Amino acid sequence: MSRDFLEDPSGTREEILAATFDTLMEHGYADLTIDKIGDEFDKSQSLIYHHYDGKDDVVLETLERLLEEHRTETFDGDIEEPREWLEEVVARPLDETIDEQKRKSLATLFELRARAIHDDDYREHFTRSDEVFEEFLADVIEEGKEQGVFRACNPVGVAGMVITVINGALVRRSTSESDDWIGDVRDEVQSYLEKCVYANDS
Amino acid sequence: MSRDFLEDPSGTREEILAATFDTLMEHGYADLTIDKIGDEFDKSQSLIYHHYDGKDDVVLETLERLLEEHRTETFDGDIEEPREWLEEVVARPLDETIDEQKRKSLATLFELRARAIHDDDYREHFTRSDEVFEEFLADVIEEGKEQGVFRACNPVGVAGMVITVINGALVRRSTSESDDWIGDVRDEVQSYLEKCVYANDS
DNA sequence: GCTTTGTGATTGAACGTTCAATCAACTCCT
DNA sequence: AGGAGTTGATTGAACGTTCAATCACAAAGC
Repeated sequence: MSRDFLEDPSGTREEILAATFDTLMEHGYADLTIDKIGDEFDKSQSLIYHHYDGKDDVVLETLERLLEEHRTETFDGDIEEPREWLEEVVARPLDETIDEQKRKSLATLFELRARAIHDDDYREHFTRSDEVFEEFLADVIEEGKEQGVFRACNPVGVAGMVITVINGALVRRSTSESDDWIGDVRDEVQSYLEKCVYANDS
Repeated sequence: MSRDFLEDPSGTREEILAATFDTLMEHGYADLTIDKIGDEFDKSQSLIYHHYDGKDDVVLETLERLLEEHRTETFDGDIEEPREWLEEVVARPLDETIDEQKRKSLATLFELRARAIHDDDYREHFTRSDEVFEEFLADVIEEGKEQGVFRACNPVGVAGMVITVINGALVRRSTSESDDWIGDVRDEVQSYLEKCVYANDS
């Protein structure tokens, strides 16, 4: 029940997951091997098979734990200020000053997402992951409407739009050299929110 | 110089590229092997090494040709009706009735994009690919402003926003089971365009 | 308290397979 | 005759996975 099992793994099973994510960040899924995972933690590589079914089982389990952790961290408790909360959720993936470690881990998540195209287990995970995110986002927007800080809008639509923009930004940040576009897009998202979501438009 | 070298490859080199893309659509990059490419066209697998340097050389060359073809097809000639053109560009990735073949090929493109995280050659390609797209998009928006059909806005920002949304939609469509969100997001994009880009708001 | 039995964690070596890449030989065209 | 295109076989390395064998330790029996 540690707060961040990747940085402070407790027990062998969590050590394996942490080593897996580290290896993933460094080498990517295409070059992920059991040997490399084994190198990343201080026990034998073959021990992995004692605790998990195999390579994809380990990766999937890592994703599952990450989702669970993310869920409890950012979706915890009631949202009192919907507008500020939404503002922050959108700002994070569009922040140029994000630290390298966080940037890499987001890229890794996106890379694993590509697996969902041909692997049903991954597809199922990310389908659920999006649903969890979208539902919570829609709830926050609903709350904002009730508070009167958001105008009449389709909460599910706005939630979907926000997720889509975040996903798109993550893709480009992870796979493109340039960062020039980020500021402009952030402004544009701001315009969208002000004109289509927030109540008091200027 | 065929119009669509994937559907009608001329010569062995193009046959290899077409077979490569077919194999990618069927098996994905992670399970792409020279043998499988060889199975997909009617000559020997080892012939690939005669024409190309290796696996990634073939894939990169395929991407390059695809980009070139896409560029000449959709960015050809002047745009007379910027609004209709933009409308269509945005609608395509958000169209549920798209045929399976096209859907798969977009997913494949996105999957290859994930390679850009850890492979500089892919990264360079997609950086350029985005730039090409963004520049042309910005030009169209500039043209719309001059024609008076678009309002005062930042062309580069709008272009970036549109690309971001398209990328995000592609990601989710390729890696999620559900399609429910598409309609809602399409409406939301429409709202954005009407309130932030098109001149005559209702 | 001491021995026996049992259990889960851990290891290093090994197996079988897959893969990218090479190579010598053959064909066809000119 | 000679070069470009093509082939099937082959090689060596890498990989996922299995397995027999230890090790630490706790519970059970006496």
